[in-house]
Amino acid sequence: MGRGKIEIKRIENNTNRQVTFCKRRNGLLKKAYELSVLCDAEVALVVFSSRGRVYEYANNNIRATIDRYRKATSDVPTVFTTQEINAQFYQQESKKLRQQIQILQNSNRHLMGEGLSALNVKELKQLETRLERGLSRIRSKKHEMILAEAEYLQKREIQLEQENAWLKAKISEQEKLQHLSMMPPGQEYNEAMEAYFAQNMLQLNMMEGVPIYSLSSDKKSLHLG
Amino acid sequence: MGRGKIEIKRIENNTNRQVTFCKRRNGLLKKAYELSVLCDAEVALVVFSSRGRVYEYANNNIRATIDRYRKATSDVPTVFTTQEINAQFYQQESKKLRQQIQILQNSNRHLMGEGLSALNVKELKQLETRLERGLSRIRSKKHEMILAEAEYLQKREIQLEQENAWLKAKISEQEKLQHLSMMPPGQEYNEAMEAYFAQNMLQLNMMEGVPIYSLSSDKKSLHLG
DNA sequence: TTAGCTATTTATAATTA
DNA sequence: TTAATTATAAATAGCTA
Repeated sequence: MGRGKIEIKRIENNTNRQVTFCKRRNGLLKKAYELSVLCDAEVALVVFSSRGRVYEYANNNIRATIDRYRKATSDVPTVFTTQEINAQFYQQESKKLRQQIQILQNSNRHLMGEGLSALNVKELKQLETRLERGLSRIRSKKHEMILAEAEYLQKREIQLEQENAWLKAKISEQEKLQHLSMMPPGQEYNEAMEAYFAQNMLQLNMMEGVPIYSLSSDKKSLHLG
Repeated sequence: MGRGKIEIKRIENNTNRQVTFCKRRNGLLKKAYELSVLCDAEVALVVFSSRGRVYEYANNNIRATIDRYRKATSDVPTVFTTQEINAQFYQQESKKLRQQIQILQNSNRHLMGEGLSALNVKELKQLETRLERGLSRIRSKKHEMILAEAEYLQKREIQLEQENAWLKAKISEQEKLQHLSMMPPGQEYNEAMEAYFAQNMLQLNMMEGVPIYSLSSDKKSLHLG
């Protein structure tokens, strides 16, 4: 399976051997994994490269599998210790959990519209209905949140406007007082106001998905994406 | 690599799993062999079938390879027994797996439009997009399957009509022959035909989701749910 | 190097006998 | 059943960047 056919014998070119090792090692690990999942088999695989690096795959604990292999291939009948029973218990637990994960992952993939080949028309319809229901729930929730945000902003606006009015009143009062005593400080007031507005606009633009127009007049006019 | 694509998940059909195990096990052993020869690697492979049968491959002595593996990977001096290590491993594994299940369940619930309170508007939007994409994939798949079914039914209809015509011709021919020799057997023919049609309608009504009208004239006129 | 990219070969899923 | 036979998917050998 490649551009050309090769004989199964040691690849003499060093680089080539290295590259092929890497590719085929990955292929082998993948196939070991697939076998274990598809056929519910217990697999342990150990590979030493010619330079002595270790690579391994095991769907369960590799030592446990090796142990099982030892027992299976020795003709001495097995006596179980407490620890062994313990280990077996957790091993079974892990197995069950892994199966559950498989199921969940599948379900997830189906909900994302992947891996649908195994489903028939009826199942696809059920899936569709479920997704539609989910989608509508998500949309309601989103709208609800946006509305809540908008409501909050409305209140905040009113509050700020009032505060503003109050501050303006206070300042003009102060100005009056200052007019009576010294030079008018109007210039500074204007600069401060401009800086304040600039900052405000920046914050509003950063708000994700909330239209910044028409909040004050009518909630119903909001476009809720 | 086969007539169809398969998902990597436990094959539920028992026979199928058995057959696939046999094929893939051989494939895996072959690939292990090829890797060891081509790349001068030391390989040990142990496979337990779900029924507990052992299969193994090693280019060298498998126990020697396992021993080498033990030495290469044991940074912990062996204070613990293998079983203890196993128990510990699986305990940890269980914990991790349970966490993963939590995550998957969450994701699933979100996709079903449940447990959304923890999400913000942005996350809800992402979720919405994902669901929309999934939904459209599911719908295409469904439509594709329904179209295939319809196409099949069209062909089948034509085939049956032809068969029908042929049978009618044959029968009328027989009738002619019988007219010449004895009593006309028309009554029996009608009864047989009626029984046949009744059975056919039953089968058609049992077909889920496939409209049984307008198949012969124009595929595009189908209502695809 | 090392990581992609195809033209092929190989593996195998579905099907048939 | 199980063993062959395809049609198709997957792996990968030799390239290329």
